[in-house]
Parts: sequence; structure tokens; C-alpha cells
Amino acid sequence: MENIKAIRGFDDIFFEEAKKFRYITNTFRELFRLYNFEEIILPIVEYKELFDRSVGEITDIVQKEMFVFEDKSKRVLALRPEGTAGVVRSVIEHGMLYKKPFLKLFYEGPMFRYERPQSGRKRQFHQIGCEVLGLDNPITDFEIIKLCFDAFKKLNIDITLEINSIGCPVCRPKYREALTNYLKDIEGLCKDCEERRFKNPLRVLDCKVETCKELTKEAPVMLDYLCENCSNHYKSLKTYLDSFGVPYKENPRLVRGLDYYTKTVFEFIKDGLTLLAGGRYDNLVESLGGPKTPAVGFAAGIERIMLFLKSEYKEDLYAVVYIENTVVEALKVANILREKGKRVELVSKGSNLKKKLEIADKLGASYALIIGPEELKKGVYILKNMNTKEQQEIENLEQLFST
RNA sequence: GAGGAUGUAGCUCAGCUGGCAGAGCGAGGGAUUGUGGAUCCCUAUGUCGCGGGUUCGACCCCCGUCAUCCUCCCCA
Repeated sequence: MENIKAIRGFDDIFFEEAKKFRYITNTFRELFRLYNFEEIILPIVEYKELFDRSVGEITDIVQKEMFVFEDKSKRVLALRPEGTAGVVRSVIEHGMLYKKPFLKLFYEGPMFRYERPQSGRKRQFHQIGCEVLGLDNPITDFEIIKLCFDAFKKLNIDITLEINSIGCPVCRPKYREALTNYLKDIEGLCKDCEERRFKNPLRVLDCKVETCKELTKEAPVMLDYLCENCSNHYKSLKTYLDSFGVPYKENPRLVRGLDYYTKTVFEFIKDGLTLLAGGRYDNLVESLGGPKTPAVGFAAGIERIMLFLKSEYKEDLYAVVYIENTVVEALKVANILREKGKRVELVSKGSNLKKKLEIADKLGASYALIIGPEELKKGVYILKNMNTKEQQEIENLEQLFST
């Protein structure tokens, strides 16, 4: 009988990794609180059609990366590949936009994409992200970018912010046409770009192949084609970023993969890997049947951020060690320490003091509190510093909290 | 979905043109019944990823399969 193993691309996260994971989500959650976001907890399964209509039918995510299945009633369902679609669906379904002047929602949870796993890319991965619905002012774009900037600062990760504007339905078609015209006559593009040039010409711009980069050096730039509205929006955003000293790199070739983006797009990139990305999507709500509603959002890849999170979290551990028949006293001591907020392990395993201290050591305890019959008689505890080996008798546990 | 590398003890890895399965770390125990970590001694590590094939004989060669890592495609 072969042992059952985890499914390909579905990883277990535990010990130090789980701590990192929570450290990241807690950091974002605290910022969401400061920026007045509300949490929204959504299902992991939706009708497949939702993603077809939001993410975009021609995207790879929809065409080849979704976990799609039929349930017992022949409904065609999908594990969510991203978070925005579900948020928008929910907002429309519950008429939330009619109840509040605007919405600021954040979410956190697993996403699923059927891809070949590699580092920073799993089939089940986790995102934390947010959506602001009902605000079209670039100040909102700025605020969520600032929130991300704050997050990476708190996480102590040096990262590059890239921004761009990809226009709107007024100006983008003109640009697209200009770009297609330009690409039409280029020869020597890579195989992928040959396909992309008509299917999704914007993607040719961020091809990694050197010859493609070289060949498209003179390609027209979206920024030159922005309509007045989009152009002003982009300029204001930059003004806000500048005035707050948020460093960014303008990347006119930054294109996001999902169909719904308009105007502002941005990515936080570390060593060529996108850790967080987002942008504005002013038409998605309407296209999914809701009222015309401008929106901006982002999503951060938690596992990807974990790759660059180096800090160690050290919290003192008190090992309460008892000898012979002092168990009850030890239980009481452990209880008091816990009530005072200390992290405590009562060492019940191990038959003698030597063993118990060995175990305390292996657990990584910073202090051991030793309680034996002699101490009980004298009314003291032995406090041993596990790093320095020094130990002292203390009469009162309060002494632990004064220093 | 395409290309490449790798699967041997809990972990990191040796293993000769094909001839008895190995080391280090870690784990458990110990002369010491009240003092741990870098010492010493002892002990156990196992479906050599899985399934076929070739062979007197396969960890080693061949085919398939699964998984991991890397590069693409794409994306957080």
C-alpha cells in the first residue's frame, strides 16, 4: 500500500514557513485596517463563466490554467484563479454599491492555477489583496500603491515599483492599431511574438527575448496615445508619488495580463519576480452587470513574498521543569506565566532533570524554571538562563516581569 | 503545454564497465537517580520514487510512469 502524498503543486506550509506566511498577512491586515478597508470572505469555487467574463477569454489563465469541473448537477465550476472577479460578483449580487458611497474591501486566501510548478509558483498559492470600488480619482490609485509601499517597508524588503498607464477604451484602440501597424512589418520576432503580434500585441512589448526587445525598441509608446483624461490621471498619480517620496520606475512596456485593466497598472518587482501587482479597472463592474463603477485593486503573492522574507522571529520560551512530585506546582507556575502573556512549555517528557533540560534546550527555550522538592520546601524557583547557563533562585514569579 | 536536470536512511549526499546498501548530520539510548548545548561509547536507520523489461544477477542498462528543481509560455 503506497502512502498518500500531497498533490502536485499543492504544498504544505508549516513551522517557520507558516510563521512567515502569517507575518506577511498580518502586516497587510494591519495596513488595511489603517487605510479603512473591510474584509470580505468569499467562496473558492465560482461558476467558470465568471472568470471567462472578467479575466478575459483569451488569457492563458482562462484558456489553460483553470481548475474546471462539473458538479453533480452539471454546473460548470472553477476554482478561483484570482480574487477580483469574486469580489466584483459579490458586490453586484448584494447591491453593496447602492448602500455605501464607495467600497474598500480586502481579501485573503488560496487561488488556483493549473501551471507547471516552480519556485514562487504553485498550483495552490495564496494572495492577499484589495479592491476599491466607486472612486475614480487618482488619489485612490496613489493610496493603494502607498499601502503596498508601506507593507514592503514594514517587511523590510527592498523592491522596485514599476508603473504605467494602459489607457482606456477611448485611447487604447488607437494605440493598439498603431502598434499592430508597426509590428506588421517587423521581421525576426520570436515564435511566441509572431502569435502575439495580432492576438495580443501589447504583450510583444514585454517579451524577454533579446532580439524582440531590440526589434521593438522604436515601437510606439502608449503614453503618447493617452487621451486627455487618462493622461491627466497618470500625471496626477505621479505627482502624488513624488510628493510622498515613493520611488518608482516608469515602464512604458508594463502590460498586465488580465483583460480588465484600464489606466493605471503597477507591479512591485524583486529580482525579476513580481511579488505584487495591480491596477485600475473602470469597466469591469459594468461588464459583469453592475452599475458603471470605477475601481482599483491589487493582489500580493504571499509565497512569493516569503521567498524574500529573511527576518527571524524570536520570542522567549519558558520551559517549566519539575522533578518528582512537584507537578502540581509546575502546572500552577505555567498557568501564571501564561496569564502574564509568556510563552510556556511544561516539560512533561523526560524521566530525570538531565533529560528534561535536554528537551528544554531542543525546544529552544530561553529560560528554564526548575521546580523540585528542595525548592518547594524553601519556597523558591530556580530560574536558569539557557544561553548563559547562569541560574538564580527567585522567590516570586513577579521578578520575571519586572526586568 | 515545450525544453533540461534530478529522485538512495528523517535531512545532505557517496555508491567503481552490472556482483552482500554506505558516510556525515539528526534521532534514540548509556557508566551520572538534581543541571542541557561543540566531547566519548552503543543502537536503529532503507519497498535504492513506482511499474515493467534485459541479465545467472540491476541502485547501476532500457522503456514507461509519478514527483521535485530549473528555463520558457503565462502570471501574484
